[in-house]
Amino acid sequence: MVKRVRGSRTGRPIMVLLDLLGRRWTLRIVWELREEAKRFRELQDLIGASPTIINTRLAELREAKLVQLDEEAGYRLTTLGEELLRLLLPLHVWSEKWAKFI
Amino acid sequence: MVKRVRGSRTGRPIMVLLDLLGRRWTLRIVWELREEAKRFRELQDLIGASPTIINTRLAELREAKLVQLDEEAGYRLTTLGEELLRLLLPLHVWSEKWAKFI
DNA sequence: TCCGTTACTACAATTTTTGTAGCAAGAATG
DNA sequence: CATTCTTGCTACAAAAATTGTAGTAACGGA
Repeated sequence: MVKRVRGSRTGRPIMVLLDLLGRRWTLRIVWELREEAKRFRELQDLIGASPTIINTRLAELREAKLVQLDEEAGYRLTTLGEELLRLLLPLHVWSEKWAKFI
Repeated sequence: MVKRVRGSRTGRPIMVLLDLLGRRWTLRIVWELREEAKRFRELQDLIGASPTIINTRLAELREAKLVQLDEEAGYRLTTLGEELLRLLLPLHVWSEKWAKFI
């Protein structure tokens, strides 16, 4: 069953996803977890957002089964999270091209 | 030259992009423009956000050369915007799979 | 002239985010 | 066995972003 998420009135998965990823720092957190697990404070330092909001976003990402807390290593992407990341990776190369235009 | 964007202190294009797309309604606006141009009010009705913020986001997307205003047809994706959209389209299918897990 | 459509703006109320400080638990260190 | 460090995380007031409603200004057609 799909969770009702803020700003997503239809419940259509793509809308739920766009709403989730469209919250401040969410995409960035997924991005920072792209290679290895990161501790809460590492994320904080890398991202530079307040602990309050990082914690809120991590909770949302955990509920969305995209991120999990591994006591040994820290926060890491789940299998689903890695799948999503794989879809987002092409943004990296494209952003370099895009940057030439702006 | 890459614009300095809120929350993006490095200026690295991927960070600028993630910051831009990570603002509320931005991904959603790009998504709604995926097929045809839309009028300001159409976007407002589809999305359900305040005109203030829709206008702000449209201005940002226009400055980022991802969206343009075509007087005849309304707001539409630029060539760059279409490229970005093509990278985002796989999210649609994936979100359906993801929805089964949440 | 009046009405509809267009893209927007004004602005107070509400919600979100920030920045700083600190808590509580467990492990390591003296 | 007391202290310090690291861990994830919370409290809370200040600041910033967003909302909701109303309205503006320009243009076209009747």
